[in-house]
Amino acid sequence: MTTPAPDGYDPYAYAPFAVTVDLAVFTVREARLHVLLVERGQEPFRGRWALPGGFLLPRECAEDAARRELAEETGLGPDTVGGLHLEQLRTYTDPDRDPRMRVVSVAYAALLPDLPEPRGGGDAASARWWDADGAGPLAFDHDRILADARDRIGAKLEYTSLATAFCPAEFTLGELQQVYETVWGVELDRPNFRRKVLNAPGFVEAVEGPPRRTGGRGKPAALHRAGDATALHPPLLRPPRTDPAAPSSATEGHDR
Amino acid sequence: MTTPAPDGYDPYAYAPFAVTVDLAVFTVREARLHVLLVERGQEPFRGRWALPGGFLLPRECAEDAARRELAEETGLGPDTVGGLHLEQLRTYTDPDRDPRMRVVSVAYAALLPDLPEPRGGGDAASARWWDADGAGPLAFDHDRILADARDRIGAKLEYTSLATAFCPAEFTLGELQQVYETVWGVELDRPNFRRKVLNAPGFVEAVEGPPRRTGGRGKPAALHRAGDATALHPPLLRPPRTDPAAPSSATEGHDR
DNA sequence: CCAATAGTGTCTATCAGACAGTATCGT
DNA sequence: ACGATACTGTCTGATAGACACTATTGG
Repeated sequence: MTTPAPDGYDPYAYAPFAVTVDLAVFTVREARLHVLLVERGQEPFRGRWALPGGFLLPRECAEDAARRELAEETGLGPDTVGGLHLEQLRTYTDPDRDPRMRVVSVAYAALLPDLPEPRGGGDAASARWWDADGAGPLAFDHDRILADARDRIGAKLEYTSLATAFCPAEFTLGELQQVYETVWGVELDRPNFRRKVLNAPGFVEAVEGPPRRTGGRGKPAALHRAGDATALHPPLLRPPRTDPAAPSSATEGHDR
Repeated sequence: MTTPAPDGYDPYAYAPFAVTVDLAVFTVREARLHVLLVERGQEPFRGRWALPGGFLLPRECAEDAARRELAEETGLGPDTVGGLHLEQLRTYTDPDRDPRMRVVSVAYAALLPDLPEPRGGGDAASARWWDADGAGPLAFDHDRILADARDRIGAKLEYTSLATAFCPAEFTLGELQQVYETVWGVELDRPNFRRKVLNAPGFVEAVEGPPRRTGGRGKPAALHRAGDATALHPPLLRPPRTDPAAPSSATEGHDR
């Protein structure tokens, strides 16, 4: 047994690793789930698309690194990036996940309201929103990270108020429902959705001013903002898939 | 911005980190949640108790390292350790979490049926089960890791079949209920618990042979084993805390 | 007018909690 | 017999899905 003991190690007894963050940044755009990707300019995987990410600085925690990288890739201001929902997903440690060296990557998921295309100086030059279903094979193990991220987001919509992170500060219940329908890939009954959302304390609160906003033609909708609850009681359970062709898969063949 | 670019880095452009795993190993023993701790023999935190853990080997993924460390700390055979439930919790990256050097730690939770005290050669000499409520201040940020682990385990009991990992291969529904009651700190109605467990497809399956086992006096219970489901449909929701000392529902006087 | 979206009300099958009652063990 | 634990059945209030209906906008 040659493991360095947890106690009393010296700085040369451990194997050094590089540590990075990888970001699965999602938005809902035109009723489709989109993910932010960057095109790789170097080998390996030159020309392939990848999740944005980068190295931790010597005295930086992973979440700070994630926010910094996100700001660099999207061109968003630090105010926007500082306030958004960032959730640690899991850490990928396969020794061969990067062919060049030993890299351990902490994956984060971020949820944004629909935004204009990333305008970018610098790193952001090659950043683009992709339909999450159409994102081809990605570099490294990023297909797996992306799939894990989608699973996690879908699950968290059930029992947290996470969905509001996809919406602007003020939103209609129709927009919120659109988020659920898009992420879950199902259609929901509007009256029932409305009832469940309003019955979950602290999920949303009505915006007082009677100003309303229209999404085109039709009756304008009342505006809401996110409440202060993070957990949903009762949860908003995903309807059981009536889809007959789903053997409850590992890799979800999603298309439409 | 002076971040090394994600592409085209050379081996000297990144900061090296040490990477460890930390393990929150739980069991249910005498209706109390217990956690496995080891006593530290060196500074810092000499004499304090800590979660077991250790460094990743140069070509080892985190989960393998977790199993290896667990085997070393508990003296369990590789067969036992190889099959048990190990769940990655999250990764802790605060630059100051270890006063000596930069250490990033991937935390795992493991669930064991009640076992004899860890007998140990080597590292396991100082390992002990502690009541999870009575575990004093731990070394490093392990109090936080332990708290996060308890939260996660409690939440996962609701919508996964995780609870069976606390039970031996064959168990009674009373033992399973005991797991829920202990982790959640509540009492459950037995008939209703039974109905919900049996109604969740794949959660448990009855053991055919009519052999039964007794926990003392009283009617012997039918044995079950874990089914093949990992997710629970419908979930086994935790009863709302009737605890009057709850800060309660935010700001909402909630009706409609 | 019609199409489209927002919002309300209601009916009903199902489900969760509560709990009474029965069965089978050790002492 | 008795206490203790396992198991079954039932009653009732709450809930979720389905869906009919009204309201308010643009064209």
